[in-house]
Amino acid sequence: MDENRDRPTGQHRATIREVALAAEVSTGTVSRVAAGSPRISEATRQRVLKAMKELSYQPNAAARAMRTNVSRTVGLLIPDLTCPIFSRVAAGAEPVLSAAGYMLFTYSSNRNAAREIDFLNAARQRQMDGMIVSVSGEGGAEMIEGLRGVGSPMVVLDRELPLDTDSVFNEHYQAMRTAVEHLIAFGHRRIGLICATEKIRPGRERCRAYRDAMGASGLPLDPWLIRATGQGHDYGHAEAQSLMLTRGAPTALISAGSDTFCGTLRALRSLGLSIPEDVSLVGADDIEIGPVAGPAITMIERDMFEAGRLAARFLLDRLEGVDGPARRLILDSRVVMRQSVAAPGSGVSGSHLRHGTG
Amino acid sequence: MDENRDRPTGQHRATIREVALAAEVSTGTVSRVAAGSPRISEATRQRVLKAMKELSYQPNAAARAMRTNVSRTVGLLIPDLTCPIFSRVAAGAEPVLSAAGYMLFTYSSNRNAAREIDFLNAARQRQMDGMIVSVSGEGGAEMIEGLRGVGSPMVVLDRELPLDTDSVFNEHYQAMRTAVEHLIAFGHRRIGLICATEKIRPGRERCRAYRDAMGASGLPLDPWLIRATGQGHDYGHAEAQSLMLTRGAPTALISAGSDTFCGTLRALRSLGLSIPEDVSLVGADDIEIGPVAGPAITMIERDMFEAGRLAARFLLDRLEGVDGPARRLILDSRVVMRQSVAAPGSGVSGSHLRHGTG
DNA sequence: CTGTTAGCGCATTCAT
DNA sequence: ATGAATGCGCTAACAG
Repeated sequence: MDENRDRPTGQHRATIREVALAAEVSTGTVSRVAAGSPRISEATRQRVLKAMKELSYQPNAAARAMRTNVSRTVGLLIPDLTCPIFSRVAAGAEPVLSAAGYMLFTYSSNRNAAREIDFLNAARQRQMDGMIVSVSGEGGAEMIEGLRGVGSPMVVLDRELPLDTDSVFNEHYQAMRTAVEHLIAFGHRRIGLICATEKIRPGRERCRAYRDAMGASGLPLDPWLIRATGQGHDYGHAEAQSLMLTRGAPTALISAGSDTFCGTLRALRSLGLSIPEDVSLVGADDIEIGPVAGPAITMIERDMFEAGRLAARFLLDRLEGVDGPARRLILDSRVVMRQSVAAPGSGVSGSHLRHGTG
Repeated sequence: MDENRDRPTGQHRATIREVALAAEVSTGTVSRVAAGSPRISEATRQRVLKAMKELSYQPNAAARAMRTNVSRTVGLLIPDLTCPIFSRVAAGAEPVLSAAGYMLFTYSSNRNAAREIDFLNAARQRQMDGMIVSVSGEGGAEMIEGLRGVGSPMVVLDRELPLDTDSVFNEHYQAMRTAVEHLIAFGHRRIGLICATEKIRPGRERCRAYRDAMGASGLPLDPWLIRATGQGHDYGHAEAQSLMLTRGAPTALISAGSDTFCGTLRALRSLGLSIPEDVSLVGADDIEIGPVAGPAITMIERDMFEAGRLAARFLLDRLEGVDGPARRLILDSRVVMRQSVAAPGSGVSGSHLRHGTG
């Protein structure tokens, strides 16, 4: 129980040279032992190991990275850590990478393009061996340039970018068509859509599916009902409010995007609208909320843990030298039916007041 | 030509020497320009800047870190990225650190002590300048040793550890007392508690508050009603089921811990118990779910963004050389009343069937 | 103001 | 099987 605490902060870190000195060998030998080289006699190996332990030697990663150009580190860039969709990607990727001896460091840009570029530069500067990237936008020459400059293997998540990298996509089109057609089957003709901007793949796919589904059923397209400009809780709240507080309000709403959906749900509640009597609702992504909301919400769901796992596997392949053209993988989504969809007009017609015994 | 060395997919990265050559200056001058030194003539500065841009020069962080022992990097260790409580810490800390020129890298251990130690070692090896640490347990000599070994400033979140570091705590005791007393005021005498193990501060504080509140009201303590052994969705689900599926079932439940609460909520719903008629419920932490659940749930809430911000500020102080004894700060919690608490026995007595029109 | 020089800690090649 | 020597790219101390 001897506590060698010479200094309150900044204890001395043993270098390879000190270990060599203590073990009475050369630094080269220590290095070989640390690397697990077989060309070392058992005797000296033990001696070195002992010295390392006594000095609690930890190789300096910076020096090693500089010498070898390898850091056994992978970076994950996501727009928003607090959004379940993205945190699940991290949680899915981490065990895969960890098992292969890589540390995964996650960076959240808070949807700030400048910070995304900062991160890409930092990753390059810190010689991260690989990257999993979920950028918030698809535009921006500087962004593309930054991504091109990364120089190490990279996997892109659910974005269409002019890059020659492996990608993992989510299926959005079929799921959204199913959702819209489901509502139409219940008799809805005016369906509001709240989702991300068409400037990024998820928004683009979802809007396209919405339009196709409406068209296929011969229903008119009212552009006023399509809200595809933003994301987040407040966005979902504001758009839902705007849609529902009007004469021509839709009888059903699809709010796609995890925080967006949550905002929409709160807006409907605070307006005193009951689901599905006053308005039917289909949500997306926030799988924790769907089943416990009042009532349970029909949702478009996707397995983002799996997306993270697959992205990590793609990356590991490249890290281990697998060559070949860029791979693209599309991960399925599904619609989980619950109690938030019903025929239109089952509530007190023309009124936004909650009905029933409440 | 060993231009590309061992880099897997490496494009060539310009070094400071190449920039010096192109700008016809010495490497020292380039270094000074990069560092923004004022002792440089405008002419050469421009020349160097131009060369840097043309070669798209990015300083090698590993080399720089090795030379200076500074990486302008901060590590955040959390038990589980997908848990809103922790991801909010990251989201709160990041802007503060970012504004001060530090990059925040988040590592999620998935509540695995071995990975936590791995991270601490990695952080040390990679010369992270500081750490914000939320370890899953409070025990473990190896863990403590690992934390002691981090030689750089550190802020600990809501854990009592035998360390001399700044800490940010959450207030749990008062909030829990308020919650219990609230239930007692409604007439509840058998109140179930589901929370984290008493081996860590949050569980310890909450259990203590529960016992004190019950005792202060002269109510008997039934140890069977206290479930303090785990955490997570499944744990909250299982314990709620176990508690409610018995003759002596409690009339009210407090489920503290974000995923835990969510599991409890699902369990109650799947049992067909209606809240608050069959059982009153107080949740915690998952502020997204509380207001939109059916019915809206009374919750113990705390601002983890603020915890992250404060931890980051503490750390920045130390990074900027502020000296002095370890600081401890306790962040308030509050109980937000909603519709999930009522007098006991307002449901169909002796039955677990949902009542009402559904 | 700017060039020169000397390492930082490590992995590696070339000797032995 | 092991030691000696050589930079990796960069910053900082010291000269001019």
